[in-house]
Amino acid sequence: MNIEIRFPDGNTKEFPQNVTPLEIAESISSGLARQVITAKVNGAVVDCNFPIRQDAAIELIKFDSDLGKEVYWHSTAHLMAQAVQALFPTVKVTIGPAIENGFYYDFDTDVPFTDTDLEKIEAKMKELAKENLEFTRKELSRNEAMQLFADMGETYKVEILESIPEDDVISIYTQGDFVDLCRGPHIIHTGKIKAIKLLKTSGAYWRGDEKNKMLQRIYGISFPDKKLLRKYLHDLEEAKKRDHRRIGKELDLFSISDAIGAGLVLWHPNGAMMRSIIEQFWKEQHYAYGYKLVNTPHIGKAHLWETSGHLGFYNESMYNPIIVDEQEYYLKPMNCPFHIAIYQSHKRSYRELPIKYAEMGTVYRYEKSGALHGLMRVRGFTQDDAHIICMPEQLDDEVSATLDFSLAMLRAFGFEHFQIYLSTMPEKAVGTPEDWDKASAALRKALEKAEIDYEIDEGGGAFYGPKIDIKIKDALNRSWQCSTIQFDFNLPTRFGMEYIGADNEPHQPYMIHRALLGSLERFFGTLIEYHAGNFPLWLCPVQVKILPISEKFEAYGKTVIAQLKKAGIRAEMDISNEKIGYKIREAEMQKIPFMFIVGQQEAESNQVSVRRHTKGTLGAFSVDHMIDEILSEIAAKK
RNA sequence: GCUGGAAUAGCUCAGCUGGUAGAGCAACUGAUUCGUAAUCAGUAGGUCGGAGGUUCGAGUCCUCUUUUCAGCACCA
Repeated sequence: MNIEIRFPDGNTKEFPQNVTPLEIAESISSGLARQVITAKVNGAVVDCNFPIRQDAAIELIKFDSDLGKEVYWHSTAHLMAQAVQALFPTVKVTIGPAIENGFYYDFDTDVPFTDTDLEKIEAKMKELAKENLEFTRKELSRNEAMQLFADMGETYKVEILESIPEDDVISIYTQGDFVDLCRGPHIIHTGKIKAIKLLKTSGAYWRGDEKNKMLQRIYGISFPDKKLLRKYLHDLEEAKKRDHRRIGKELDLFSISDAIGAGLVLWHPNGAMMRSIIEQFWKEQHYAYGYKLVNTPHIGKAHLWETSGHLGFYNESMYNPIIVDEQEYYLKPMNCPFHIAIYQSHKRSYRELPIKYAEMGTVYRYEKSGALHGLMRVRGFTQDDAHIICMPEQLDDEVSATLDFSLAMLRAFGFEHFQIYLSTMPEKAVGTPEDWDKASAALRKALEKAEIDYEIDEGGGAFYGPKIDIKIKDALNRSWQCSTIQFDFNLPTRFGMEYIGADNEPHQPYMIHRALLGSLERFFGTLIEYHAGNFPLWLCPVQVKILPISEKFEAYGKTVIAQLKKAGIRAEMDISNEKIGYKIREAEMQKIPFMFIVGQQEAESNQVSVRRHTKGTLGAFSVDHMIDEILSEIAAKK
């Protein structure tokens, strides 16, 4: 009996019943058969040797798709577990999923894996891969499975089994002598895994809970082609060159000194210049968007933080208090109570709302030592903070305007790719579920209106309200929170904020916290990695470097600098006793956008010989012409 | 905070199983005055992150500690 198989392009073809995706691939071409990893049959992902019983729509999946990679890497994780158990029989297996780039497997072992162990495991994996061990699926009853893994001493698998819902199908996959509880699907056999690299080991808590035992995790990656692995490793090396900590040092932008304290940033002149340009732009934009700038102190009395609830909720991440005149003062972890104090400095009319107070507020939070990371996670940082205090009926418009402002701000710095999250009510929260729904709806409406993709982070909101977060990835694909727009149910109540409405009665306003860049430190870090230090001209600390051919032309160089500076262009001259090639190399490595080479010819014709960073020589131009060019590029913020 | 690495000159790094610290670049000095990614020569620079300990002797071994890297957990 034949069945009809329908392909994604709409074509159909007859096959005998129980035909497998692999056989279908073979019927098309041997190349496809070699490449096929898994298949979707009527939308369900299955193994390649899955017998298709009736008419179905099929989609053959190769490594070049996300799904193909996932199955391929997940299978490699199984292979790794097999190798680990072959080498270390007492090690218990837990879970081993595919991740965005590769896979990991968590093992329970008393002796952590060393780098040498990793090499051995990798070698064993390659050996097992060559054996072309078939992945075979078997479905069995809960009790059978329990018995099987209990006999093997795989207690974690038993624990997982216990948490699988009643009516779920339980399946195991076997390759060689290795058995693993798994939903599947898998690749056809281990021989499909051609290139393997185990990348790193680390500790990881069982089920992601720090109260549980710490397991040993091994991360790895694999490819069906050695060339792909080489490319991956090369790209990884390239990405490391974009590391903001490395570029920060190379371009003399910032440092973090052991002598001063972990997580406390020193902005060097180059970095501080960029920061000042960012701040200036930020201020202009905020005035344009109807914000009022405020400034507030770095410390405040304990009572303030008791009222705000920070001492209750975040006590462990606040710095210890300073005692002044027998009063406790805390370094501020947030700016909100101060902004509220400004709001409450006199009675407010509904006619004043919305009020938007903005401040580059430097805050201090005691981050756990293991969390610190360059500029991305620090203990003292400046938030580009603002609080919007509005009437309930203004909420939708304000959230929407803030989201637009946020995206515009990030785009102004060249960012195009964001991950956007809407975080909803967590377990520990203030406010009623109805309030949460209402506020979440306002946030959602703004996202829909802006027509941008976002994900829901279920239960990821702050205790005081739902929020929209915009994250940016660093060079190594790690996400860092940038903008955040947070609704607050907590503070207006706690501080008893009010305004007098048109009805001449007091009402409680709504409050939104928002930061667009997030923290200046972190934003700077992502900016460095995003541009790999090749900043847009308007942000460059030094826009033009004058390179005299020899000391004899320094006098002419000075006249050029004077003209540039008069036009507001940041220019410096290299007066080192070096040859022009050396000066160019220095300027190139400093990633300075414009190099003006000046010698005999230029001095005589009142020109400069222009070289552009990474682009090379552009030719000789008059200084006036170059000033026009540079100013228009700066104005365009490109 | 947890697991596992690491810390040697301003920077990047070498220093075998314990025998008293080295290179390149940078800096400084001198020569050179040069045409698009490194001119030559010389000089100086380190209580080997810190504190204990073992040892005749510690950069090297042990303990504690600080910082840092990767990941986990956390992230108002």
